[in-house]
Amino acid sequence: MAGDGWSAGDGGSSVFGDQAGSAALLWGERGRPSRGPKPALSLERITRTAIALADLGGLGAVSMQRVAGELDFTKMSLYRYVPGKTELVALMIDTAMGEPPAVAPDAAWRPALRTWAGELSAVFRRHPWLLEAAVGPRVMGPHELGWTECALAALARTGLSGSEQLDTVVLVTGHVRGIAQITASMGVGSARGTHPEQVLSAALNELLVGRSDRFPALTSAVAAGAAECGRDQALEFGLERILDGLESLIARRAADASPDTARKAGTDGGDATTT
Amino acid sequence: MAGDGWSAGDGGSSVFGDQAGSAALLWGERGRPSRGPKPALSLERITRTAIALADLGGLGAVSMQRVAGELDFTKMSLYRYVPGKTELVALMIDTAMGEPPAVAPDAAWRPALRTWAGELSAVFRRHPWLLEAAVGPRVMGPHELGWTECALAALARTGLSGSEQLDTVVLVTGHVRGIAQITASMGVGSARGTHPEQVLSAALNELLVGRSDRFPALTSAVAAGAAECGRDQALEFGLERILDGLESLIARRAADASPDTARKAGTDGGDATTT
DNA sequence: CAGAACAGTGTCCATTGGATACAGTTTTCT
DNA sequence: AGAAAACTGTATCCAATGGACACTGTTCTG
Repeated sequence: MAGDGWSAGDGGSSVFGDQAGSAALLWGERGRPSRGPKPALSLERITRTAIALADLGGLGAVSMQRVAGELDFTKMSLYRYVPGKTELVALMIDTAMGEPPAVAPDAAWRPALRTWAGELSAVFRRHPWLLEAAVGPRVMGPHELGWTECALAALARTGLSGSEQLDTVVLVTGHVRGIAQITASMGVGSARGTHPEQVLSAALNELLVGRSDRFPALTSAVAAGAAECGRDQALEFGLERILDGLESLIARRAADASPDTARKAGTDGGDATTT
Repeated sequence: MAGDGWSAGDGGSSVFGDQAGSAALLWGERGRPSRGPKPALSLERITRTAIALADLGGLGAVSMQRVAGELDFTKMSLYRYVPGKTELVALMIDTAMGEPPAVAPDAAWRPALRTWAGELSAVFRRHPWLLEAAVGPRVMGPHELGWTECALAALARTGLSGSEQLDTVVLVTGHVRGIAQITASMGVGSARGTHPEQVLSAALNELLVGRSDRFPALTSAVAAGAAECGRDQALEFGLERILDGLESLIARRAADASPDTARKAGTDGGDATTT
């Protein structure tokens, strides 16, 4: 009854209703009980194997049988370490995220946030299955929370309010994810290996041929943009726009706070947003 | 052999390798052959039923058996209309997206893009399963392409290049998706019904209790931001930042093109981005 | 040393997406 | 009219999935 080892320690009045198992695995102490035979497997080994499988064949290639087979064990033996596949995926996510990048505490917020976004993008490029795995309601693990912490630390001295800082992290994350989404979409298919944006243009062109009257703006945009396209151009473009918008807001805030030092925080204190 | 009805009409030299079936279903003419009994089902009915199931119980609640059972048919009868579940999901996506919002051709780009983002957000709120369904490589349907077209039309006269316009659409879409992601994450769980951001704060607080030394920036940001938080505040905040950044770029472009009319396109021609 | 706590396995089950073969219906061709 | 072809819906079968449960064997503690 109470010895399943997965239930949370407290009485259960947690906001994580069904996901207490994930929370316990992600955050709990995993002290091995000192009775019975030593486990031949480990959570780390299982998780790493599952991640390796997902890196190769996507999240669909991760099944209990395959993970167990890769380790020369039976499927059910995994359930001694993990209460279910959902929890295994949660572990995979947090392990694959890895340690957040170290930021110098005195670094300026803009380059810090830029490298943060770049590192996050690299993580998504290394583990494209994170895009399909980290959707829907789930419990954040220590690494995932660490990434958020890292970005918030960069924004601590910007004058933004707490919720604005959180919203900023959400904004940048959403952009990086969106780009990773498209990049992953182009990494498969018949034209694997060519420049990704060319594949996108090719796919769009194939759809647009004979339909340019229905999609005139798309047609002209694709035609005009097909010439110059680099790999991470979309990521850079969006990121610069976001950072520009943030800088404008931060400068405005600084100007409101102390008008005499308005030109110090940002390069420009203009009222760029006359909504 | 050649009469399966799902293969593309042409020889098959398409960039959609495995997804020719989706492309044919999404874009092809679905003229009914005039031999044999009339179909008792229709693609539209199947798709609508599947969407209704997904709206209620998520994408996981959509199985061929359930859809067929809902229609009082056998599972295999659906395969007369849809080559596989992948294609059914593709149809669900494009149907759920619906018609893009109509924009006046002479509307200013900023309000147009803002309402576009709001409508997109509403779609994601109506069909949260779109977030998990529309990941990974897939074929865009006419409605999805129509949404892109709609946004590009708003950006046509901004002076942005074709790829910049496309990158802008990707940027805004990524933000809206990111917000919808978080909103959907909070729509479930034990505290369903309360204000979503309060649930997020509660979950974060539960994780942060006793660990504020490990996540100082997060702790203070959550503490400072817990007071004032509205429903769509995160969406609005990020959107305004993006639009600010875009406005800055557009104004700079206009200034470069014709310095005398610099103050016309944007409110400010300052060099806000000294990368 | 005896029993409790533990690890790994074998077996079973419901459900999933899908292939295939078949019976019944409707239209077209001879 | 009659026959063959094309089409619809169904029944049956299959591999793979996540997971429950009972079981054997191992190891540490009282």
